[in-house]
Amino acid sequence: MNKKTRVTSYDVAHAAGVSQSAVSRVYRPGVSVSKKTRDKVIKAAEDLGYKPNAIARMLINRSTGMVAVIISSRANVNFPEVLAQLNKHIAVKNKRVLLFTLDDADQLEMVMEQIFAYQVDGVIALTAHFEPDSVTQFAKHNIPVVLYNRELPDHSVSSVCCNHDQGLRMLIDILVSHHHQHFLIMAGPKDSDVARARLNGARNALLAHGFTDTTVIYGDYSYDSARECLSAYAQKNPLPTAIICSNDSMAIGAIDEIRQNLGLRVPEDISVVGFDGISASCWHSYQLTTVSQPTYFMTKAAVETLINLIENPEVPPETRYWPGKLIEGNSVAAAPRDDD
Amino acid sequence: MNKKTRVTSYDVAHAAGVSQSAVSRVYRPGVSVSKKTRDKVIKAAEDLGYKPNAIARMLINRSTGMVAVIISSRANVNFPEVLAQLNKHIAVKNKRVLLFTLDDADQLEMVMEQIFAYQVDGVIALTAHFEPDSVTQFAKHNIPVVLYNRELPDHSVSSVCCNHDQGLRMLIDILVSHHHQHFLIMAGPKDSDVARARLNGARNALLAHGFTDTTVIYGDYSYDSARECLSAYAQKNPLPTAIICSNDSMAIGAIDEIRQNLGLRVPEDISVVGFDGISASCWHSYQLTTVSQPTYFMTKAAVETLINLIENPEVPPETRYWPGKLIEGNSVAAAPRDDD
DNA sequence: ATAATAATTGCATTCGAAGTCATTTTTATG
DNA sequence: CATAAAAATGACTTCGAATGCAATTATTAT
Repeated sequence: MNKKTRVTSYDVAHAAGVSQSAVSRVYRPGVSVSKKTRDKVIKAAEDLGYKPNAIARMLINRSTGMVAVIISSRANVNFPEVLAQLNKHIAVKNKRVLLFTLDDADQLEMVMEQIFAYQVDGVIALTAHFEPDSVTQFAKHNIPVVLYNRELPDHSVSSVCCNHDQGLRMLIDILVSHHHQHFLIMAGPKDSDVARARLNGARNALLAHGFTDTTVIYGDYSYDSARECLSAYAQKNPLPTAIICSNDSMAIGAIDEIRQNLGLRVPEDISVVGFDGISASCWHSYQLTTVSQPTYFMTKAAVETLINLIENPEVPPETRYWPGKLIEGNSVAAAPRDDD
Repeated sequence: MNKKTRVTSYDVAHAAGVSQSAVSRVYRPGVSVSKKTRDKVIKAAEDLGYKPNAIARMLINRSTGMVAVIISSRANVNFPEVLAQLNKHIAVKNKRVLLFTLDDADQLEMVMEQIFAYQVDGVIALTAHFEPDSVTQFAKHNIPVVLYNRELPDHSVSSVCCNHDQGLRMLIDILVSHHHQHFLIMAGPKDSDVARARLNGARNALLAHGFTDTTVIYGDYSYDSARECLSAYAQKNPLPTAIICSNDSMAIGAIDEIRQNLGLRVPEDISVVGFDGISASCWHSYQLTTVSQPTYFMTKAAVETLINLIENPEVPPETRYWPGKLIEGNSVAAAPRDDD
């Protein structure tokens, strides 16, 4: 129990009267050890409080059992759930999460240094700041990478994404079926891939119905930004009958701004849709019509794709899309009678 | 760049025409190396793409630079923020977070095994499932531990806590100054320490004003649970004029239930207070009167306490309380005229 | 120029577990 | 009971960086 003396396999070997190899073998599954020595070793190990040192094991095995998870610190709001679920799926695969947060793109270089130094088995990235160049670097070091809700143009890295296009198509179909004709898109930050994907999804879906030029305003995914940018927009422009928000937080902000400062009703005067299916979206005051991401399946898929890549490095990069699930709340109604 | 050949210090040494020791010294700060060899080594290292192997370094240094963070998966809602901030403060101290989530108490044993195996430098625990026995085990392995928003009865482990008593006193003072006399406490899950601390804080604060027996109902910290337990309570009991909720999510649930199903107004008919200061608490539909935890300072304190403990193991356990900050929203009004 | 001192450098060892290989013990078979 | 086959065991080496120590080189003072 002394400060400096960790109990090692040698100590146990000595106490049990066997060799260090024997001790090691007891702790490796599927290796032949006689019951007699196994018992002796287990006994000695328990007496001394021996725990195999994973660090030493890593060194010889060349595998750390650690997966780096990179998240943007100002990420989308449903990230806690995503992180918790990723962690759970990773734990099931008998690996651990080494966590990295990224405030801005500048830190990526430093984080990558760390990741290389720690010799992680693989990387799951939930961050906007991830360039094709980063991919090359990870590839050079033979570290498998899976992107979450982010795909590279050339699909050179495995990705697991929510099908934003399909989700927005469902939302916009609903709006159109309610006779809406005047839309406003409230997009997320310009440097976010998810935001861009959703913006494109919205545009394409509108285009499919013949609406060619819809106005876009940009928030930063937050409630406050939604209120501010909608307020600024409303001061100089006629209001739409439907607002398509890139996430639920902004949709909720928009609803509050409409009700409190624009003096209108949701959904009677203006319909609002969001994206994500965060828990607040179904609170009584909002009852948002939105699309929820199948987080459970997506995180599971991300982990499984990564593990597969770790075990079979030759597997080519794969992009997996998961459909969102439409949640019909009470934030969409028939477009008010048009006066033009 | 071959699969099996990682670039090691020996490779660099060979390429630079120096010894492995020299290479090692270049990457250790504060060791004397001549500019000439340093340049040669740096050049060779860059050519080969050498990155020092942290695992090997850990083995000899007996320090992994990793801090285990244990969180309950069904934790309080402000945990993402706490986790992100903890991670940031830990990164500043040049350490990394190894993440563990706990679904229930049964998993603690397994998680502890992992923590010991990975030889982390310290542990920050944000979880209910942490018994005095666990403390003993960590102590036996000389692993410093800091609890976050949890204190042991005997204060044998360092803790950083929000001062729940003080926070609830402020909230209840406000309610009392608005002439409220009929209270209902909506507590969190019985197995949560934070919930228990807040319940006690509320009881004591009420006691200080002479209110001896206030009814308590129990939710599980979630919006839905608040609605359910309030609804059940309202069916058989007269309603209070003020509800003291153990967290903001439940307070919001209570408000929605009061407005939607009990047909009453907040704050005119019933006042509601929460605790935490989550972002939704200041949304227009709720404008909750609540107490926010000084997350920034608390996480910083937790990390600093831990680092101090790592560097000076003889430092005795310390409990640090941080005062919450009162946020006066619009969910408290004067008690309606009493008819009894 | 020479001695005295300081700064570099390389050799060899260490950290702790795992695996190879040769040797010994056990078990099965004729 | 002898022998072949199988199982168990220990000595030794490996993983990759860090460091004490001794040897070497560079610097400074005289």
